Amino acid sequence: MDSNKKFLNGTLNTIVLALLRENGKMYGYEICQLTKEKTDNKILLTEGAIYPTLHRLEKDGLIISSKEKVNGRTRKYYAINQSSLQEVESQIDLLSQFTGHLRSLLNLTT
Amino acid sequence: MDSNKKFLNGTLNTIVLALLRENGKMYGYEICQLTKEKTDNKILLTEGAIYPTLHRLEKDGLIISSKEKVNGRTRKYYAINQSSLQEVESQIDLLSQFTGHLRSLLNLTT
DNA sequence: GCCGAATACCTAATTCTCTTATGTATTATT
DNA sequence: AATAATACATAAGAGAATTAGGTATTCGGC
Repeated sequence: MDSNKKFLNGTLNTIVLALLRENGKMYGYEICQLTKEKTDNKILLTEGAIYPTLHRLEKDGLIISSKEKVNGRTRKYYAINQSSLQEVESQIDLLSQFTGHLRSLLNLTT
Repeated sequence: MDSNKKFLNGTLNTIVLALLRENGKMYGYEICQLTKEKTDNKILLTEGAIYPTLHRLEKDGLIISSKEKVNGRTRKYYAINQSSLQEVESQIDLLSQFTGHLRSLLNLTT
């Protein structure tokens, strides 16, 4: 059914980077919701995956966090670390190439 | 560089199934070589990954093996288990959908 | 006013796949 | 004769996601 889960491994890092680059800044919960909506419930990011990923990317210096209180709830926003922008672009490009190669290797058209 | 490695996780199963479905029967080493050629050295399958994968798929009943001696070397050919064909098609279809969703989510065009 | 759903964060134990490193054996190339 | 290529295999370790749990606030229905 929603077994897209098993394909996610390895790509989550780059999904997050790509969404942040496109949307400026986002918080964890928002990333999950947006992904869910944009893929028609097909790619479901779990909180147990997204938060460790965000922490990892921040530790690696690729993104930067800032807390904001909105409607009494604390949101932790993340944005691309501009000094790592090149590295980020490069990683996104690699994923793009990978999916391209994969689709041609497997003659996928969908 | 060839960091496509980190994207492979989870998709290897399905890559193997798709190649076997398309090519009738193949052996492990051949799958590695073909993948390397078809992706211009971008997707490199290692033997430590491919052989356990083939064993797993056979254990799960999705593929069937048969040994052949060619030029003094033993090849272990694998082919899709026809009674599992539907399951195999379904898995390939899922990967196809996943990469499609991924590319649209990330606005990938390459 | 209460209660469940939604929002929003977090972490730990376990599972699973891949990497890295080895090992064996035969044939082709230089 | 030595090295590369072919062809299989497995084991230890790393790393990421799943599963499952926890906290806390706000919104919506009744």
